[in-house]
Amino acid sequence: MTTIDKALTLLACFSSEAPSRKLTELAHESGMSKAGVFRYLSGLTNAGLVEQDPETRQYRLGAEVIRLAQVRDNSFPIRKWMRTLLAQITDRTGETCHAGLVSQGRLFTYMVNDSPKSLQVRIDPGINLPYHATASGQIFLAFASDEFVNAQLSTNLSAYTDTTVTDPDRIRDRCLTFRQQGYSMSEGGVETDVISVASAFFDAMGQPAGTIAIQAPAVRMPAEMISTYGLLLRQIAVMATRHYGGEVPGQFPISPEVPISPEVPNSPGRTLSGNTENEVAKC
Amino acid sequence: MTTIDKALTLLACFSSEAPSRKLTELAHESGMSKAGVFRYLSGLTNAGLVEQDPETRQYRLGAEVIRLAQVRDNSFPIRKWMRTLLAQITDRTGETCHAGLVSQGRLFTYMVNDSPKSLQVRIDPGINLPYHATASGQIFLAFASDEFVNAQLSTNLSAYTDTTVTDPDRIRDRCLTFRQQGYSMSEGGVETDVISVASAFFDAMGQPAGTIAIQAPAVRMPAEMISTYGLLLRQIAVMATRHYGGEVPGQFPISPEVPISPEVPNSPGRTLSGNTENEVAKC
DNA sequence: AATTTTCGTTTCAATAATTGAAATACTGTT
DNA sequence: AACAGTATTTCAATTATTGAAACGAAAATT
Repeated sequence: MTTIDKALTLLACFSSEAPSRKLTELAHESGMSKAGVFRYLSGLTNAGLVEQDPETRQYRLGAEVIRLAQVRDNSFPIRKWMRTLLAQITDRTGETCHAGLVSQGRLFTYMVNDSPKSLQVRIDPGINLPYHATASGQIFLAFASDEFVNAQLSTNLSAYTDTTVTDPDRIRDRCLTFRQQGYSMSEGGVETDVISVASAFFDAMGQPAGTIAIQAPAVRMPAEMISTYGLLLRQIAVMATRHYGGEVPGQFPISPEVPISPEVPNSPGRTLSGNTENEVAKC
Repeated sequence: MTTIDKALTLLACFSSEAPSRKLTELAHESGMSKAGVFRYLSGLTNAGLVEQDPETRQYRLGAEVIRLAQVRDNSFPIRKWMRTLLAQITDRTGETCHAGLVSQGRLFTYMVNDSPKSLQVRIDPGINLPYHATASGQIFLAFASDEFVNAQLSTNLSAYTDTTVTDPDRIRDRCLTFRQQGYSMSEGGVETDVISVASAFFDAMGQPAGTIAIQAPAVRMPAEMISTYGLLLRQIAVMATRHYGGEVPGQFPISPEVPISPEVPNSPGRTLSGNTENEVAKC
């Protein structure tokens, strides 16, 4: 393992769940010496990737990462078309939806589009989506390589609710079904009374690159709606794959004939709260 | 210079102007050996910060940078309040505005809010703002440290138009005025027939952290409007400093008594084009 | 179609950097 | 004032980094 690898390992320690970390904490988590971690963080700080809170002396990600993200987005503009796809989903379903992206083996919420309804599922961009407990994670596993699936399912699968499926074999079974369907479903995997439906989009090598999902209160999700939404997401995901410049794998069921979301009940019923700001800042 | 510094130097080579680079190019630009650059890029690729286009074999920033940016934004949420501030500016002036952020000595457009008018100035997020040729850059210099100013003004100051001020001494003079005013103005610095007005916000140490600017066609910017907009931006910038957790330096003229944007002519005149999507995706 | 040029990747021994334990400085607390 | 927890710095042993040159592959040119 090179010095660079070790230094950059530290970056992966920062997540939305733990956005600022103490040096000792990082040393312990990464299994490296305090002195080493200090030197690495200094290097990262020089590059602006990390900065230290002058008061608490805790380390957090620096401003350079947002510059880099803008650059990345200008050269590989996912944001642009994803916004449109998510808007379509919320328009047609009236529910909160999100796009997940995978990076370094971790799936995280990339973009969120809130439901206009007052009873809605709250989710923020940039948070981690556990593979075993979310619809997004499971549809991802359904199309991921065996070794990836094994790696994920051999970690500690925490039970977020008492309905979270934590048995690896059961998860494998579910993924098999999801692969045939082209979409997944999770009920109360992370939070009770929330049902989530998801599909996946793929990269140029046919590997899953990200997910698109709907999350709604369980009371608004009878069985027939789940399959309706699933088919919708499956189609939107195919569009996402195209935009991404990817290749839908053979196993993925494509059915272009199916009309997109035929007669979804519960017309959007938009709130007008968003209208005070009709300008959308680009960033 | 440590290995990490050298590796991370490469990240700074990626910009919106040159989002994907060839290895040899990077080696030449950074002055490092091809072999070294290759190894560094491999390390960065392992961490997901960089990825290689399988076809062109060119390197570009990877998906991990956008995850990191989301995390950064969750721990230090500039985006949230900046969106509101920019919206206020566009609401009151009807003009395109943007926020610039500094990272690693480079000022870049962080967020852009487009004018609803049909004749508008186009600017994208994530592009570099040259210090000598933009209103944002000059107000930044006006409050930056002497050594920073000297460093910037001793580089090659390219003339983007025939009205770009490239004489260091003249720029210093202008910055002096801008510091007293609390806002800057640039006419045709980067593009002809565009006038830009800007103010700056500050970090906890009273150092300039970023800028807030309006850009408009010169025909819509008579002299009195420039000062009106300047005062507006100055006030918005003070609010930005507060949100940022910063400290306005003593030299900065604060005048809370001045009514915000008293009677701006040209009522916004919003286009309705944005209304088809009234949901704003969070990202 | 053959040749040349360019570019990315690998190799290898000399070299210069990294390494972690321990000492020190710093901050806030009992 | 002593303590506890944390962030830095130091230093000699060690280990990884280094760049020139060779290699292979793909474009560009003839």
